[in-house]
Amino acid sequence: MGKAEETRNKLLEAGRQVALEGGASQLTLSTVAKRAGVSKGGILYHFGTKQSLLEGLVVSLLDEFDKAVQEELERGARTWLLAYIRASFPRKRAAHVREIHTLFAILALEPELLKLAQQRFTTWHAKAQSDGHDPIDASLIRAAIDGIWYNEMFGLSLPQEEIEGLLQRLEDLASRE
Amino acid sequence: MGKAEETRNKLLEAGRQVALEGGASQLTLSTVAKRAGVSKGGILYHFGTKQSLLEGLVVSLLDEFDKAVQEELERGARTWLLAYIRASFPRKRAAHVREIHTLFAILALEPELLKLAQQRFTTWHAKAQSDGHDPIDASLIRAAIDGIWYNEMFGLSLPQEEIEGLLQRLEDLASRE
DNA sequence: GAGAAAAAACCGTCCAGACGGTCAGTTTTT
DNA sequence: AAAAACTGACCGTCTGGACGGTTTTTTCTC
Repeated sequence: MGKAEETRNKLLEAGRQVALEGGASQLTLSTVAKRAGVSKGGILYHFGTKQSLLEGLVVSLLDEFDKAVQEELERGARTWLLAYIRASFPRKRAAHVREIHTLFAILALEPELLKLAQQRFTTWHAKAQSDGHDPIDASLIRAAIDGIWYNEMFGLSLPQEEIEGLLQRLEDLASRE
Repeated sequence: MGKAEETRNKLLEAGRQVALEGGASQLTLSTVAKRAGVSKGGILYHFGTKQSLLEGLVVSLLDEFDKAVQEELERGARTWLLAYIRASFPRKRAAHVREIHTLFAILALEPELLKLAQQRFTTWHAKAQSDGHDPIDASLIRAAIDGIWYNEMFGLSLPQEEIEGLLQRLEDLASRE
């Protein structure tokens, strides 16, 4: 990884942290730059505008999730939907919650970036549907996963055992042909 | 309704519109004031600070949803969970989607306001659980509803018929003892 | 109930600070 | 030595909020 790319990643990582901790209103060029240990000029060297930085953040977060689903498939998930469930709630929860909240802040800031997320969602929906499941089951499962996911973002974590039970139920639903 | 209260409501309504159309970054005192046809001094007379305005917005949105659930109960929903389902997806969809997106922008702007939402969520969860349903079913249903709800906020509306089917499935689940 | 006095509602200018972005220059890498 | 990566001072704009003044509403007095 070249030096430039390294800095770019450092900036994206800093952006996530700032969005997570301070919300959209803290997500400024100076704050992100300072957090990354880079000057404001530096941030604008890699991302010509603030919008471009936000776009970079959204894309990297979505890519990361896609990658996680792919890994679950390689790890043996029998269907895409099962992989989706598992990727959504990995063992180590912390990192994942972080991602959500970041996305949330960014999209609120720039509604135009919603388009980026919409494309992914549409793709995911299509994959869940063409997976051999009952279509309503598939929608139900994905909606439930998303609901838990979003709610955690709002800081509503159900008790761990309730979540476990719920995920088990979802896996069962997704496993029956 | 006195003149003062009328202005206050006009400001809240303007706040919703602005948040919906322009996202968090447009949600400034001047913009909201202008939209409401009020001066900046006027907005600060009713809400001493911007934070206070945002808080007013969050509370009014949450109250509105609570009221909708209550109305569904009075309209004959047999359990709280059923009322929750119906209140979440009323016949006229437009107004409802608007609410969500607004909340979203505000909470991203001020993470501290999440606490207000968290309290409601906790209450809702408790009501859904102590409703005579299987606990996992209840959680599953609520998670699914929330998922659809949030996803619509992101502009991912499933085809109308898919949503209908899904809601029917959820009502069936919620109806069996 | 007319009119004065007091209180409430609202206005719009002003300000210090922060914002996104430019740019001429410096350091680092190739 | 040239190109790429980065710096930090600077600029015009906009922000939340303060505040003195004005209008509207309510309350009081006769």
